[in-house]
Amino acid sequence: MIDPPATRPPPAGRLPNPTLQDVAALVGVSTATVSRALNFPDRVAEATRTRVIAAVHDLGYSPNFGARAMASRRTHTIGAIIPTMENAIFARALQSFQSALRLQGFTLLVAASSYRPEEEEEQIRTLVARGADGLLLIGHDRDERIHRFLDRRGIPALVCWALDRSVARPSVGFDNRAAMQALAREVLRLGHRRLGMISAATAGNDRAAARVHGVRDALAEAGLADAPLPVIETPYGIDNGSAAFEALMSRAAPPTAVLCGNDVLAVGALRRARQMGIAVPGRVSITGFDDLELAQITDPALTTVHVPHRKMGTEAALTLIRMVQGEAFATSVELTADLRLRGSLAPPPAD
Amino acid sequence: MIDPPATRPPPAGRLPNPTLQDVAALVGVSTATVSRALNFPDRVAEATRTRVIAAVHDLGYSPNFGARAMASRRTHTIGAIIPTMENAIFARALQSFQSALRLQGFTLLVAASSYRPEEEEEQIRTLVARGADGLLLIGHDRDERIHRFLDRRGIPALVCWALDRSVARPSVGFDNRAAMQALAREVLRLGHRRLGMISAATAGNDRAAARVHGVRDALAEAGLADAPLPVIETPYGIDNGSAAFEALMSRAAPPTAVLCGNDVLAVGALRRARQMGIAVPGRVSITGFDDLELAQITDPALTTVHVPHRKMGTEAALTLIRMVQGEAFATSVELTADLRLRGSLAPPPAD
DNA sequence: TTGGGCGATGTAAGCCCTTGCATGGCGATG
DNA sequence: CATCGCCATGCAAGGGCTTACATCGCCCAA
Repeated sequence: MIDPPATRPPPAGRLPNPTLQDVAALVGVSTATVSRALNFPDRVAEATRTRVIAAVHDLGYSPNFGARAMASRRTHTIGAIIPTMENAIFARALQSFQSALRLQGFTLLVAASSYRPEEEEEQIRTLVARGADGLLLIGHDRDERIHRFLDRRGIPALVCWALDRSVARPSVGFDNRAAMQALAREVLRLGHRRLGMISAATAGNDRAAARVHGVRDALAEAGLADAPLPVIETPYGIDNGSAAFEALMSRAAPPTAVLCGNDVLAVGALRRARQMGIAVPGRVSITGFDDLELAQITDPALTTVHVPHRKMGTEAALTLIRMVQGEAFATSVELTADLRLRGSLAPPPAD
Repeated sequence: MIDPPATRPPPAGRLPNPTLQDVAALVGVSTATVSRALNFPDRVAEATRTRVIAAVHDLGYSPNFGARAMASRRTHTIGAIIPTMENAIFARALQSFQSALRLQGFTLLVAASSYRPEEEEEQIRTLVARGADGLLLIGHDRDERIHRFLDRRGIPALVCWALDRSVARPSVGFDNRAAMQALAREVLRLGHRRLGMISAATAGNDRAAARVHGVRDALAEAGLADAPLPVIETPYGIDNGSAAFEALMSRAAPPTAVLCGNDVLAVGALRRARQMGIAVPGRVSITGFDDLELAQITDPALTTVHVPHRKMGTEAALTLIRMVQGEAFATSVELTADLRLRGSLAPPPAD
């Protein structure tokens, strides 16, 4: 994307920023020395360094980003494109991602794709044009062309939130499918046979798709491969969860356990169950995924899968920085997501 | 084409990004013309423009950000420093802020201060050094020096989330104090006389401080200026809300209404009330502030103050862009925050 | 005393764009 | 037919920083 420039005359009464030149002149050394004093302190005599630092402070100097980026071919900027910051899971991970980045002297450029592939692609191009040294992306589900584009530009990209062993690209995340399978296994173990699912849209969202698969895996494993598994796909949101739950329960043979693709949908389901006078977990069990705080304050508390969001953000930052710095081969990092069994899951009614 | 003496060997197997030069060479015009074709389409002959665009496409050219920033002295980048993305209110506003920014061709640089003034200051300097054209800050409570620094650099800063008529700086937000006063007034109207408050730390957080003031205002207005108002300050978090609630209720004359500085603290209070067997709103009323989704799923639903987070984000983006483009004088935008009366507030027990 | 080695510093060549000013060509006008 | 004006384009000067390479002292060893 090429945006139209707006020429602005230097506003009157405004000091030009001090430059390396100014610092050098004040100290009485060359710009090269100042630059070194700032970037490689130990390549400069101690006395010089001290004077440089004092001058920098006096002048309130800070390096010009554009010039620096141009000369060093590095921006120390990392771009992240997430579906939306409104979803707490991403906001939380992004927060720890940013903190970790900062500790290493990187800043964060963010963009949201609203779960739309074209928008994600556009954002990727924008961030690359902005000089991002590396990119954080969510999930593997995207056109191969994009990765080719990034490879050609030599820009490392790290996928987060998913860990698919069949994909060679480095990623930091957990196995959504296995985690959901573990949860579904527990549900089946308790005796449930009629399951239902409320999922986020699976198109372009491999995490959501993997979770649905996980449930199917568990069914197959229990010799129930042919059992019907009604799945309702719906956008993110409490109300959507409520509506989907009602739809599921209005079927001829309503499920005794409703597995939701995320906690927010589950909370919606829980609420509607209460409104409909359906006992949870007495008549129907409900489970979530993510383990937001939300999951602990509902009544009953929500059985869910705990995802280590913060850790994922931090790991992603460290891994991505390693990639950007070209250190060795980037290897994927697998985190574990474990079950949190709470009150919303119990054996099915005896009837 | 003759290779210029290569300073640094281009990393193996990686194409250097195409430059304006490359495009110009391919089309057979000067770089100036290409630049103009891209930035001021109508200052170039139609035929030329078409060829330039084709070449840009062929080469996959996108302008080098650093060079552009340096030559034009504008980055089309806006920085935002918020306390934390983990708090849904900020994440939500940030999301709409970013969307609005993008529509105008700006990208977002974000940083979090963790509610620490020194950290905020450091982040401000970092973002300025990164070339942010403008800054979004939360609240007015910061050292005057910082604004002087920004003014000197000619970088417009917009304050969000607060609207204090005694401060001249432009802001987009609502009157925290008046909003809380309105809520407290309602509480008093119902007959409550012993109030208690759970607040976020007020030091360096003018929103929190204003809300406490609002309650005092309401008391004074009702001729109860001398009534004791126990206020417990505690960090953000459900558990902290719970602990504070318990502390408040353990006092000699426990309050009949507990006003919380935000919904999350209120949810914690609500939960502890249930654990302690204290009926809400039967024995004690509890209120929040923000109106997160959370507020609607608790039982009873939470009476709170609705804050138009998304609208605030969008307005902030538009206002800030206007400021950056030097259009006229930046004026503050006042949004309204209104009461949402729900089940958690009722008259005090008759005893 | 002298040469070598080394650490500290200086020199200057880029990095890639934008933009004020100069140039050249062409049609309209006198 | 000569002038003028204007449009499209080219020229070239930065903009602030990094860094390869050159230089300069200075100390130590021979």
